Amino acid sequence: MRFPSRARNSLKLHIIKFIDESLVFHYNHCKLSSEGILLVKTRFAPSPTGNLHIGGARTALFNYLFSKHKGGVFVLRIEDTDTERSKEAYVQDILQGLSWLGVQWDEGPLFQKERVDIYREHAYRLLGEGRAYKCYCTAEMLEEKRKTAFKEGKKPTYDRTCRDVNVQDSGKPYVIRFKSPLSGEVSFNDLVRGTIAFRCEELDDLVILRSDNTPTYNFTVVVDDALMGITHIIRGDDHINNTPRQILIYKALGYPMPEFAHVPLIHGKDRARLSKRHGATSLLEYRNDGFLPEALMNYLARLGWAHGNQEVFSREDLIEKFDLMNVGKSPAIFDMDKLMWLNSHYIKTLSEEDTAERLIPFLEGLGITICNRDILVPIVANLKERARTLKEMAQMAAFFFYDDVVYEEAAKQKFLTPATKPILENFLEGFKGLRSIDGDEQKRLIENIARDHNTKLVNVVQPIRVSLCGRTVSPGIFEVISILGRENVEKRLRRAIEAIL
RNA sequence: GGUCCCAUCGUCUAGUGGCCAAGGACGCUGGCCUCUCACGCCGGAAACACGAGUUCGAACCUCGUUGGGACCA
Repeated sequence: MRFPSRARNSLKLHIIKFIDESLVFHYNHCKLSSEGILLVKTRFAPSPTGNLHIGGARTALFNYLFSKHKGGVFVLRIEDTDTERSKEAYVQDILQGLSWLGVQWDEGPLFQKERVDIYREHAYRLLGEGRAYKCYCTAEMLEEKRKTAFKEGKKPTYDRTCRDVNVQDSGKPYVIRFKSPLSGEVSFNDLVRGTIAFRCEELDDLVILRSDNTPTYNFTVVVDDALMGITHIIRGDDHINNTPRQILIYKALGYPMPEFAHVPLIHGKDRARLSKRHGATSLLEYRNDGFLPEALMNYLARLGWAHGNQEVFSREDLIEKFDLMNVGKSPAIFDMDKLMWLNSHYIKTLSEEDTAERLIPFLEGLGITICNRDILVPIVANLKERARTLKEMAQMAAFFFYDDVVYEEAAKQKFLTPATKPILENFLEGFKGLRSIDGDEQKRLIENIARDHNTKLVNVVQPIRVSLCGRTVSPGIFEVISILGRENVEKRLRRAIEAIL
């Protein structure tokens, strides 16, 4: 990324004030505001070893909202160094899921696989500076050590055998281990939890480069976050325990420390972290189930975050109001009912034209070919108060498009009977004579028939409803008649009358 | 097992020492509306995990207990 030289100069001034000069190069590719102040930069860094699920999506959303709230930059980085488990299909799922949700990244997607040389360079730099060392312990030796430690009731951490011995490089395979301080304390100020401290004794010398020359997780994150100029690391609290090691690596590398914010994980009904067991499936399944991205974003944002008593937030609202200060500390349980409610709310609120447009793929998914697009908007107008998802709406709307209505068995048994036949016949007859099928005329007709048969309105309406819709549940009968149109109504009524034995 | 984190209605949460005999929302539930189903409207049940301490006063601060979770192994 390029910046005007003036901005770059003011950046240097700014940086030099706080950090030593050797770091200036590091920020040359970072984004600055017009005052030369370092802009907030956040990232979402999923590994493509599974689909993007609710939990990941929320972490991404928080990062996105925070950076946008601060006028900053949001980066998407794919952590695909685990070549065994990473799959291209998952990458696609993540990208599509975020795009659908409306979480737009400014930079990326960046792939770690393409950056392995950088991690190696950094590992060897630490080695050269004496901040890391080669360890020749074999897997068997480590296993042995672990066992004896376990027997002696000690913690099964690496015993630092190779830390201070100067082994002649014999061409044997080795890993590079980070030299962790032997005593002291690492603490950081978590933006959602406050100060968190770890004793260094708890931290062992972690491997940063494996014997096959591949870097390890805790190392690559730090290198990437530092080089990409990430200022705020917002991630799940399952990473809290990794943070002290990463802080140590930042320090050893001489890179400026970002802020950390650990947000609680989303749990399933059993109060355990969301996983495959919970059907922690792809976000795209919510799309396929007829949820609106607006609703899901709104719901996800409110899971673990609140702004007073407000429940409904547009994206703009969220960007304006989101802050880490108001993120809760305890894990939230995913509640489908509330998502449903929000979704139905958005279906009611969205413009009918917009919803109609979004409904089309769901109708097509039911095998319906839409010949007459003009009836889509009126259909939506009548269904938007009844359907909670687009999928439901399509199912409710299907009968409008079928020439041959399929009667639900129970509905037919109850309402298409010899007893209701005269009612239907009367209605058909009267209906044919109607000057207009809109407005009050049809209502008057139905009321008259009810009076003639000395019965309640409902007893006239339900047989008609089943004749036209095939079931006992539908939008208002007058609306159904209007949408169907004269010809269809008559056709369906005749067919229903014939169906009565 | 070790380390770390967390704790307000069933669920999401408001609450940052007096405005809280705890508010909102989803869900549940009683009623109204009504051509079915919904929507909408009005009402209801429902929570500060427990125990000490600090304080004139604690959901809010401190400590402990219990419970849950995460990470590492």
